Amino acid sequence: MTEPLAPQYNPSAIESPLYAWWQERGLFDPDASGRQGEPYVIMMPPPNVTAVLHMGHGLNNTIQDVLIRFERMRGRRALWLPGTDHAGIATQNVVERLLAKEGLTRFDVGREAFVERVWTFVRETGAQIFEQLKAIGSSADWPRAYFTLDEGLSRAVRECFVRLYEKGLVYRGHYIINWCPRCLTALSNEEAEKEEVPGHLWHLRYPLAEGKGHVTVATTRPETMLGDSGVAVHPEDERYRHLIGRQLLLPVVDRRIPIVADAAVDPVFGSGAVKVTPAHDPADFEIGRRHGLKTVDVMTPEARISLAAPQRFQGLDRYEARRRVVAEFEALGLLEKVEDHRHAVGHCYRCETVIEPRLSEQWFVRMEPLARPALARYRDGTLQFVPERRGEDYAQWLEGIRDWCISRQLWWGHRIPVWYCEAERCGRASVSRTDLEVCPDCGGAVRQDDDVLDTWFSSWLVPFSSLGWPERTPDLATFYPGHTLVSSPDILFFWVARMIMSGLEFMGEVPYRRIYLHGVVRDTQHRRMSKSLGNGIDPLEVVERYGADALRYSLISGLSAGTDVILDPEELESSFGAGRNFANKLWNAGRFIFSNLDGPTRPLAGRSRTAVGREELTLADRWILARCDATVREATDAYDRFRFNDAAASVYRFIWSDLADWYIEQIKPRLYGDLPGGDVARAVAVQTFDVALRLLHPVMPFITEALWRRVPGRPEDASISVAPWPRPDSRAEDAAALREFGLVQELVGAIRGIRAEYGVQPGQAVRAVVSHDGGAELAPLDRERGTIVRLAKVSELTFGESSERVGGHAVLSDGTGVFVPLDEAIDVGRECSRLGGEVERLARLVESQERKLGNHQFVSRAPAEVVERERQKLSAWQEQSGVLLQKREMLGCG
RNA sequence: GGGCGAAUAGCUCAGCUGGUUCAGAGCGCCUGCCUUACACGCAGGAUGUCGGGGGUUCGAAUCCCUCUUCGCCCA
Repeated sequence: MTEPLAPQYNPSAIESPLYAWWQERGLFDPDASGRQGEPYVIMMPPPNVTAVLHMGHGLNNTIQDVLIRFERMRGRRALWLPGTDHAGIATQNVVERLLAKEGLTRFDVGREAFVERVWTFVRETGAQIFEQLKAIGSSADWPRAYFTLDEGLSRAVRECFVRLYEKGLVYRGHYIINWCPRCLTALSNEEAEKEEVPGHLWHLRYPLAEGKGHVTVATTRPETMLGDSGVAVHPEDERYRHLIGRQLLLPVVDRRIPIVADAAVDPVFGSGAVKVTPAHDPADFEIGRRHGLKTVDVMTPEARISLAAPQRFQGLDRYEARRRVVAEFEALGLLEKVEDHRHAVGHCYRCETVIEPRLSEQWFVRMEPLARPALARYRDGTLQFVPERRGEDYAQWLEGIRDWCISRQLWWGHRIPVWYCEAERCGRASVSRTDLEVCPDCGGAVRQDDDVLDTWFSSWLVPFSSLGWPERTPDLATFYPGHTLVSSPDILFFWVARMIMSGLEFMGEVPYRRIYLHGVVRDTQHRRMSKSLGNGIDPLEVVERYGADALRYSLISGLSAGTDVILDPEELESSFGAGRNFANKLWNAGRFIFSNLDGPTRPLAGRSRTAVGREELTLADRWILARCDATVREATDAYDRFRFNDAAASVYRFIWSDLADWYIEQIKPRLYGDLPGGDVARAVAVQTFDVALRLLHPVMPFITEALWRRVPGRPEDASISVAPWPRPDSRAEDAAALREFGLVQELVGAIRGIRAEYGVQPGQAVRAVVSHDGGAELAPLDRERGTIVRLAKVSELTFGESSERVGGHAVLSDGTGVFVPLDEAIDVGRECSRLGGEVERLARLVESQERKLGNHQFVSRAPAEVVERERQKLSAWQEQSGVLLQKREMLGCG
């Protein structure tokens, strides 16, 4: 690694060899035994086993990697545990689509062959996302990676099911669940995503069975009337009180149904009377149960009309049935009116098909007992959400928790560990940790439940199942509980909250305390990036074109806690160019520094005889060391507080503005031997560059490693990824250096400004005269005259008054005057108006400041140091203004 | 219907406990430069009624109320 560096940083040449080197060395694979520091654990949200990396993964994993690298460098035994999720519905869908290309369905091939087929698919294509995560630099512990269908994790699922069953927290029941007619399975409430859609409210008249009159009901799903078995009104509703107990004749179906009174009815909605369809609506189911109404299931699993409906509707799709029902009501003169109506409709979170509420027998988890402690750990401050407000979402969900439907009518997943006795007399259901061959009661043949468990029923266990639970492994002892969870808010309920519940239930402790919920990656129209919209950005394409570090930098710097990240898929350059430019800048700063070294540099501290003494440091050295120290503090604090964009900005500013723009420029004469002290400059440059690399490493791991390893004297096997995190150094703090070098910068800027204003050619040197009434602050400027002369292209820098008058004038913040004689080039009128503008600006400041300080309320009420600061501001402005007025006079401005 | 968030330069966004980061950064734009680390660069520059209105305060981009627009979550 000693060959000369290319003038342009080429990430693709460097990234994958470095990653391979990290992996060979096992730098990301902590030991459960041993005593290398306090553990720090992050559980990676397991991507679907068939997933392909998208920007959401990119963002999520970059954040985790930043954290894990930061803590690893701080000496923690950092475990970032990756895994893949078998993702029941999603994976099954993928393989079913493959089958469909061969004209087959899963039913054609049969369960066993189908599952084998999925396994083959998963083995072939699965976990490719791990390779993609490596490409973006993720420093996860790959040897420990798990798959939720691994034997150990499957055992954990069974253990969990059995334990909850034994506690009475798992039960089987006949309820209305969310049914996806396309996936042909039950879903949990969370998996039925509510989406507001425009619809209609149909007002239908149901005539009384005896006598005249009718009751009007309003519905958004008229087709369900085929399954109506009653109409309910509020018991207090005067409009209907006299009708309670009477019968209606359900039109179209010609079924007699009763009018019942139920307090659940909202008298204000619609007509105040609701049709009751117990087999197709959860609220109606409850009403029906309270009043003993029949359940008439009029739909097939595919959401077609079933044999329970009149023959002419049978087999119709639900929406066709809806049209027909409405048409018949209209024909009968029983359609009172149709209103536009927006309402939230559940959609399958995997295929977006509209959910059909359906009555069926499923397995459930009783959640309230699990939710209570999970809520308590939030209320007592154990759990800390970033951003904080997300905690309230968590709490609200737990407070309104509903039971969790965990059975899925799928073939891909953990089969429910329940065996039903086939003997007629017995029929017992046995829940077991081990597979059963015979009924434990009667010895009869048993049949395992056909269904599998919700995928989240395995992923809610991963904080401990991935570490070996229910075995008591060393990993489990060392790495549970973990520390931080990084996730997107859309799986807060699915996964994050449930992990907390399971952690408390099975391990007695929350799996992590800090929960960082980041935003969503969107396009410039603020639309979520998605394959179907075609507005996605492929992270690997970005890696290829800009480098992984540029991708990561862009994501991190565009991120503030909990807000979405907007990227432009049309203009990759505008999103990622800045990251690439920064990497290139860093590369070239390193290239410059290294090319000017001839070996290891002198240490800056310590007892070595070669150590650089304090007295050897120039103002610029002290300044950059002070800036470096300030950056260490800022960046460390920002990482600590999950303010990654601030951390990145802080290091960016230090590297680009301080180190590259000023310090490197300042030390050139020393490096080139034109001035003594080259060894000190080299030592300071290397030291501050080294610190900057380490501070940046969590965000840009590749380039920082590549450069850090080239520092002369570095052991061949040293890696920045385990280098110690920079510590604040109180000896480097130096307010005087910051102020004095700041003046040097201001002076250079002032002269450059005048040059640009009057179009002085870049090659043309100018004279400059600097004056200050007191004279005290001129000393540092004098000492840095070489710097000023070089950076502002000055031929002659003098201090004092000038006999000349015509030229460019400026004043520094401390009142130091600057004069650049430019007799030929200058336009006196223009200079007068330029200075006039400045004078006016200062006059406005002075005026408002005088008003502020003239206000007794301010002076007496504001803290003394604020008042003092304001006084100083005033006098500085007054002084600047005075200097400028003088200059105008000298120029003879009107 | 209930809850939450956002609105600051052309774009994407910082601005944390009201006062020295107070009006900022990056990108874009304009001018001039191939100045021996970097043109993915250097130097200089322009751009804002801090969404509208009201209030609290000596002082508001920042706190409170209200309205408007957009987004998210829950029923």
